[in-house]
Amino acid sequence: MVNNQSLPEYSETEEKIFLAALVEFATHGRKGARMQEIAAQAGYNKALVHYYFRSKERLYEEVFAFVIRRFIKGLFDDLESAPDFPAMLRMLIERYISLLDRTPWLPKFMLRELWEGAAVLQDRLRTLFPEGSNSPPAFFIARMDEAVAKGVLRPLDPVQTLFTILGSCIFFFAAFPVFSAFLPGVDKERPRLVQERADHIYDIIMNGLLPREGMSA
Amino acid sequence: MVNNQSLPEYSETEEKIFLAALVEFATHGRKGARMQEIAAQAGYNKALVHYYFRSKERLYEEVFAFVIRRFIKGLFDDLESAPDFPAMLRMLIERYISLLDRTPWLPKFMLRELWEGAAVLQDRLRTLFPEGSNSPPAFFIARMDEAVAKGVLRPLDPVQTLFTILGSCIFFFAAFPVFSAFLPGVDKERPRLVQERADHIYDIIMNGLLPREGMSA
DNA sequence: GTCTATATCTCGATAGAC
DNA sequence: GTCTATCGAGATATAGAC
Repeated sequence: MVNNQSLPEYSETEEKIFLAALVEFATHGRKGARMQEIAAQAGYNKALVHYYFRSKERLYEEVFAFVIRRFIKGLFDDLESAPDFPAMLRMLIERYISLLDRTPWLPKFMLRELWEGAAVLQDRLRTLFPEGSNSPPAFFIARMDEAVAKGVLRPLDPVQTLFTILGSCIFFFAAFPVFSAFLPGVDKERPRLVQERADHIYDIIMNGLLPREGMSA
Repeated sequence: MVNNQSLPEYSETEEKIFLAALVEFATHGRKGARMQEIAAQAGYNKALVHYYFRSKERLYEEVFAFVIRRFIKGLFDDLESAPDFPAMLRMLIERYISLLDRTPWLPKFMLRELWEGAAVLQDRLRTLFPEGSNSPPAFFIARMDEAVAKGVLRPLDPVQTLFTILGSCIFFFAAFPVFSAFLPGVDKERPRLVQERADHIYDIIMNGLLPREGMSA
């Protein structure tokens, strides 16, 4: 469920607690999470959780810091290596879908935190990328601007496009269950839909971006 | 902030409490919401909230019933009147963007409810649309299948496409604040981005769906 | 380090004055 | 109808034994 590499340097006990906390916070949110449940899932008792992490608030902070690193890294890391815009787009989409498929609690975590205390999240991100100019989204936008200038792409707004791409990836994983209610039977198709999701997004977006013959701009 | 028409028949006081509850539940979820905070935002005290709505659970139920009506109605209502697929797509996107812009708490509320008690939400939706076949998403899918069969559109999976469209609309409103952290200055551009959002989505999606000359299928 | 027992606090809910 | 005061459940946090 959770890939342990890149966890902070923890003892085995600490790690068990940390992972249990991750699941509990993702499921029930900052306030809704219960220390009792975290302790039980880790195989210990409440007192020990406090022994290692002091307070619920501190524990949450640690978990959140980890999630944010994972999120950022998984999302945009190493995008510079793509030779051109289409390759970068392909890479971005494939990574994101794969990340979300492996860690479906990620968007819940981020969105929840965002809604409950956007200011905190914003501060953290600003700390990670002090110069807005070198942030991963800024990199995507610069690359797309370039491609548009060369005429490789139609002149669409890169910021809008980035929202469209990320939304296409995330929403599927965040909202799939509602659709099961609307569309009986779609449940069984989930594995196929997940598997084909990256191809679909790349296909529709790339075709949406490419110029058409016989059209100006 | 909240468009009052179609609210239940409330006294002024009840309405203030109801609206404060709406925001509080959207921000902090069913469990995370605090009666104290609802009372304060409405300009009263906890006791009065209980006087009118009996319990937190009942209050939530009322708010939830309202939100679900608003959501369903606002999202897909009257889509049948569109003469062809492009018109339907345009209608769907414009409505959704407009709805989200006016009621930014809507996606928060729905997604939270989804995460915290998917079964309940699914039951309610199934009650509203007992025949899966006549649900609004099913209608969209049938229309798109038709357009694909006629060769008006490329043969893309309608379910995937629907996720892509809805994600493109929702994600912007759900996640905008994170981007302010990544992209300093984008805050000030929000009004323009919102205003152009529907055009952008229609443009990129429709271009992604239309066949290209000189390509088979 | 890990446990049991308990103190402290937060929050939903009610009682009762006005 | 609206308020203050308070009760009681349930959760966080700590004390102290082992």
